[in-house]
Amino acid sequence: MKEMRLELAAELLRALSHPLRLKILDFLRAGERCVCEIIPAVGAEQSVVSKHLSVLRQAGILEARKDGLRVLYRIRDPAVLELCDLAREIVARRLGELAKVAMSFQKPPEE
Amino acid sequence: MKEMRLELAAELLRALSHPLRLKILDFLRAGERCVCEIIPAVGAEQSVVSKHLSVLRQAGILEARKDGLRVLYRIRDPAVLELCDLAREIVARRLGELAKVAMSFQKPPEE
DNA sequence: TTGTTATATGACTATATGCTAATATAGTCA
DNA sequence: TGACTATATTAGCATATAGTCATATAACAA
Repeated sequence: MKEMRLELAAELLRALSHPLRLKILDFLRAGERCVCEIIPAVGAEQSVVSKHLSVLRQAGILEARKDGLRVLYRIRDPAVLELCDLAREIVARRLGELAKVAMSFQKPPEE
Repeated sequence: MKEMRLELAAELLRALSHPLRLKILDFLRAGERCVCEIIPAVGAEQSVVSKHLSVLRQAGILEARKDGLRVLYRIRDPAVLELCDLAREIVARRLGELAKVAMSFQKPPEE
């Protein structure tokens, strides 16, 4: 059903809608990384990172693999990175427009 | 700052992460529409639709314009539609893979 | 076995979300 | 003005989320 697809798409977006999770995904852009690398890279508490990784894994965005004591995570579908990038482009463009408006107040257009 | 951008991107994604909101955006794909058209199109309570519209407006995704008694909404940046479409492609691909796996259980590959 | 390290999980608290039902606002018409 | 219509807002409730801190698990080493 179509409703089902919308639900799933919404869940995917929900899983992506946290700055730390976006940061984690950005770090994993370069490939598989272990939790002990992710923690310093994103600068958050171990339990916090672990929980966000679990959210991303349950959403099917990340895949985990054990290697001895470590756990390595990787992005399952690179298209989610496109999605993140698109979100960032949108807000960047928005900020650009905002800056233009702000400038026009600073130095009003002569006319 | 970069942190700020991540926050904003996360907020954007958060605003998109609800099936009804995705449905509203899909309906607005065709252009500006009034609330009285959106309500039957998405099949939800008036107050519910109004609240979701308010979420989308506050997130800067929609813009509202009054016309007499009616309020017309439109999508500010069409790129958000690309974003929604990408999310749906991702889940569609995922469902496709799942179906393949399910099939392989039904009729295991001879080998 | 004991100790140590890496990661995950659980209890708790605070805050946010979403729904329903009722009410408020604002524009229009008679 | 008063009645009517379209939309927004509010209150109340249930549930979800995110953070902190403590503890559990699992793999390894001695």
